[in-house]
Amino acid sequence: MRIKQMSAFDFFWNTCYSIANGDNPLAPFFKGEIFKRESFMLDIKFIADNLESAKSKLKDRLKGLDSLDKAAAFYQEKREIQKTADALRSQKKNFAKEIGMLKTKGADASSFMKDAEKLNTELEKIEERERILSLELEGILLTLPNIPLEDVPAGANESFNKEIKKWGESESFTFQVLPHYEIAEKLGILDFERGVKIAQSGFTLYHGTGAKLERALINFMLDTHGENGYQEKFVPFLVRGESLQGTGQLPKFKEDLYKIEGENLYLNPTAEVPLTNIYQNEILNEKDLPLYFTAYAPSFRKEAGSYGKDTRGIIRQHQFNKVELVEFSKPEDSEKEHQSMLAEAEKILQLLKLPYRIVILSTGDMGFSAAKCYDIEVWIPSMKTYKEISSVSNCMDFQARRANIKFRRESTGKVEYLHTLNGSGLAVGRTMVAILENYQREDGSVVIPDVLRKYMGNCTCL
RNA sequence: GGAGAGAUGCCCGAGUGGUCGAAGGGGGCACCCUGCUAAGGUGUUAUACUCCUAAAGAGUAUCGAGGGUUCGAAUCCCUCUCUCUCCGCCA
Repeated sequence: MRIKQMSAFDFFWNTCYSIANGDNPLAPFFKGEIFKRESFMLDIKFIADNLESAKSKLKDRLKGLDSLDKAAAFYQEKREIQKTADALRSQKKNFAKEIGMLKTKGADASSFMKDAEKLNTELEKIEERERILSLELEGILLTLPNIPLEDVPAGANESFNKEIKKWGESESFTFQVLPHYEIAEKLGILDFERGVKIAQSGFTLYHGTGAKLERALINFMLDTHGENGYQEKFVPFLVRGESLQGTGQLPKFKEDLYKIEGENLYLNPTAEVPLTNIYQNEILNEKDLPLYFTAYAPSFRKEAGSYGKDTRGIIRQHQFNKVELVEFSKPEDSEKEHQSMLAEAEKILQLLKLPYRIVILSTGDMGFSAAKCYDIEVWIPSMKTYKEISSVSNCMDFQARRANIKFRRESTGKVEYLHTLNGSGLAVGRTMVAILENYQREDGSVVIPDVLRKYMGNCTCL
């Protein structure tokens, strides 16, 4: 069901509010694009009513907690202002009606018109303040990360993450294991030099069976999720700013995004963005929930700030393939659904027989939009460590608020924000790394996992 | 890229300065009528914010968006965005 195209659908907040740039009191909040949206991100009512608890919940996720105080203060003032402004507007309407009636009768309305003018000058001042308060408030709220769920381990960084599960045995190799990039170069399937020549470092050219393996993995993942009830989608790879704001990448993480010059379009950093924004500004029927979607999309990230990390090989690339899982669920089901989405992502690794573990991320290590997040980490023999291959998040109503996605509950007839979940199922490039390394043999060949063979023309090894 | 048309509520569609949150129709919902069905009748039918303990209710805003003119704008002016059609180009 398509609802009316809302303001939010179309425009730059900052062009709408053409306050002169120079002396704009809101300058601090206008560094990035902010798109107008009727609703707020975190529930400002909740923050205002539970200021101290909100602060303690966000303390590992936010540098300056005073932004919460500010937001609460702006909100209080905004409410006061709105009361006065509404009263004045009401009066203004009455004047106009009165004048209209008098004029149609041909009577004199000049004294009313004077009163109305006087009222207007007063109202203008108040409305200016009202507008500033809304902007300031929205500016802050857009930069606040989601509030973690109770059972998320508290802590400022990844050292507080907790391993909750281990699956599979890593093979005990009787020879010197090679890192994936050496295996791949020997096999002639990954070409780093030419990737750089064509594009830049962080982009890799795949040859022959390597290219085919990548495609096999994508098809295998999509088919598996499809069989398990996830509807397959094929999505636009360019997304508009509003969509990125909806899922939480904007306005805060602009520097990690590739933007099309002169356009309000970005290369999508994850298929979560197009998938979740399918229902941007819509109200769904309760009976349609939950909805399970899966899509393949290349993901583009500048990886600003991660220079020097994982520089060799294809662990960290500016362009990588990913099969994504996204779900829209009723609020009361999202925690349960989170578990099953995690299981869905695990299934891929189990079918590929790749050893992995699951960690629950601490409050400080979670992504911006997540209220709770599990990372699945696959065993990388050459690094003798587990490496993230999937991140499965419950965003609760955080993205739904930002993207304005609701459903109508049948029992009450009321609209509510729904919950969104997303997970990688899985990162394809890293899956390739895991296969190359875990399935490598002493002679430099690589065994193809059983489940992939039918996608590879029944080849058994690379 | 060139030319043109358009954007109104769940859908269609009227409305060119005055009591319009918006006629009319369709659809949905509720009730009535009918032996059942069909037909018919009556009513209802958005979202957000604020006030209110809650319910009920009230106020305000919203006719693509922003700005302007005016006592008063869906209606007039400016800017922007989006959609559609034709031509050109192109997988």
